[in-house]
Amino acid sequence: MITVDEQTGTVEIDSDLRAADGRVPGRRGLATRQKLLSATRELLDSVAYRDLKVVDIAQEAGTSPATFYQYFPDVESVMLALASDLSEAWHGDLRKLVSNRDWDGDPDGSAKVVADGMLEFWTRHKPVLRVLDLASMEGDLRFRDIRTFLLAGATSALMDLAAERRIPGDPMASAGVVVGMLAHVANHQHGLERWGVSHDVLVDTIEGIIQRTIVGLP
Amino acid sequence: MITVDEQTGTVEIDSDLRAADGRVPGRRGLATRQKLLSATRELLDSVAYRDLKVVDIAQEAGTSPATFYQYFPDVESVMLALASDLSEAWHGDLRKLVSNRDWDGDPDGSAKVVADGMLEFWTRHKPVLRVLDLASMEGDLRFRDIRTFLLAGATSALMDLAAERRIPGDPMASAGVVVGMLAHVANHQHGLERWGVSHDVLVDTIEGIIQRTIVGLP
DNA sequence: CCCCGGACCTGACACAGCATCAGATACTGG
DNA sequence: CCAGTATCTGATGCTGTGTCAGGTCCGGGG
Repeated sequence: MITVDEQTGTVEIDSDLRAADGRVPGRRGLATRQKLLSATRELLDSVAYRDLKVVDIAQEAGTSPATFYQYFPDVESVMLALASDLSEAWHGDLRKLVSNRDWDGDPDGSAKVVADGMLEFWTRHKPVLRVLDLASMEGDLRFRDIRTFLLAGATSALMDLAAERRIPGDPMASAGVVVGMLAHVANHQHGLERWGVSHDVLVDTIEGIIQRTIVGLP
Repeated sequence: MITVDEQTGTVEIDSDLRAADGRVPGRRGLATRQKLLSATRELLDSVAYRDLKVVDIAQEAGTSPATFYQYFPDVESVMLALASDLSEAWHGDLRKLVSNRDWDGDPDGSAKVVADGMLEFWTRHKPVLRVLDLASMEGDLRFRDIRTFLLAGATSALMDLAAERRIPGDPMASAGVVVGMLAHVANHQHGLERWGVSHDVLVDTIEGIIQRTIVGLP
């Protein structure tokens, strides 16, 4: 669980899990919890979030609904855990995807790697990320904070880059819009492909926008 | 209901509504149907899509669940109708937002009007649009077609513009990415505002991206 | 080895929301 | 005013939710 302190901006990670009855789960308990998480992720590939039922998750995990409630109060909480895990696991990598690049020597290549990497990340974790997005849009602060944390690394790295390079306009806004664009494009790739836009052309287009918005023209 | 013929690309609009028992609804029937649609839109402002129940919609509309099922088979179908209505109502206006502009005389102003107009549109209809987006991402073809139709006007207008102005890169990809960016930014405006990006700065940033991606630098 | 206590699981149950239908009610044209 | 049709809803069976008491599993001490 990730908690963000509104005042200080501190991000706290509370991994001190409890089962429904208050006890701390042991090895076996953690394993079933994990099975429930995996089952949920699995099901989300094929069933709409709205139709995701506790019964189905339990069955997919090879256990009973009652057991489900030992580890999560409802389906939404499983999503929260999945999103939170994803966020913790990738926050740093997404930052590095942007900052570990040679932006002066090879801006073209760097922009392309970022475009490709982000698309790849989003595509791989699409089922969880689209729920994270929906819940954020719906105003759920827990999901919104997780989303912010996930993107904070990449966004601030892009912001620093834009600021460094004295790009006209607000660096934060530019970085935020670019990250959002990447997220959106990844989610709706199929739609664009239907209009005859191939993956490669898409990456090139995004690369260009990153170039002009963050890096600046040569 | 909007149907898209995969072969010809034709879009057919079937407004020949039927109640559950097959009869064609009269004035009063259409009014209750409309009340159900409005109630759903209303509720969606405050409750998550996942938690939207038939009982609540019926109550909000001042009628009974049984009546609900006279007009819609389930909640998803109400969303389909709402999205479809929105799409029909705005498809043309969104196109005009882009094409009825003086891109040669006042590219700055035009880009700003487009950025502002799109943001305004998305913000006003956010509850319906975010469900439309989710369902599209989840692969539901009915929603995907509606989304495509809604954006087709604006996208193709932007594409024509990019092609006309001989912008390097694929015009379709550029237009698609720009429209996607607008949608995403509108949906996550709150998040950006939380990072200290005001509405005006956001519009300026988007304006810049439209300029550089579609219109070309002077 | 076995057996005991805590960790873990589940069958049973009460209740909420879904979906259907037969019958009641409300319009409308004549 | 009445007949006939359009519209609405109470009653009902069914699916999924959430809780609890009691059963099963397992590792460590005797």
